[in-house]
Amino acid sequence: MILPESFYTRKDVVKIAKELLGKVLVTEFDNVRTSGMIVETEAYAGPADKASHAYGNRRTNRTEVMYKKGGTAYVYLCYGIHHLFNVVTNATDVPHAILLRAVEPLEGIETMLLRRNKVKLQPSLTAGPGAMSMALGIHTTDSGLSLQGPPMYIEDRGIKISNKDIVAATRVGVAYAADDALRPYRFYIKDNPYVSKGRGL
DNA sequence: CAAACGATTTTCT
DNA sequence: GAAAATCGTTTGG
Repeated sequence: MILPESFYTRKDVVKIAKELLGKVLVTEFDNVRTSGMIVETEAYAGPADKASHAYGNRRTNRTEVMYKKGGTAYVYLCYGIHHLFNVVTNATDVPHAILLRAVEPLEGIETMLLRRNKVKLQPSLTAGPGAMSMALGIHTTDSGLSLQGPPMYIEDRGIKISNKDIVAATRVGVAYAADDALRPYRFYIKDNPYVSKGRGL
């Protein structure tokens, strides 16, 4: 089933980030269905989080989407090259978001390989936020879309991830955020080969 | 209006 | 393991 809006509008962004593990991200662009199981996420707790674009309730054209209600897609271009896909959570005017960093490919693998210019399925196809977005065909023009149905949504297919297989860690690439960089806001599935290693290290 | 920077990936050594 | 690529957004004058 497609996750209802009530899943996203809850207030605990960290908890939602953890619960997203094992859910299935589906996109239906170009008349092709591509999907993958979410294996890595990062929470960005809005105003109180120095690592967030919306730190201190900063409100600009770019971050505007984060102030929408939960269940909205926020896509942002990083380093001029990479599209990063986030899910907005919480109520309207509360800029919380969850960055989806990696998925395990399920459907439309052929299409994903094509988009990534690869011929063989390997973890690097979707391990990492930029790579994942490219494989699923996510573009910055898709920012602001609702996740309640096609062309983009997240499904619960009954996959259960037990607590002992969930690892909490610090976020990647946010060293500039000082003390907030130390928060354990990153979650990933233990021993899953599609989890990004972060910065290719 | 101009300058600096980044929630990364890829490629070369 | 290190460095470059590359451009929209943000910040300062």
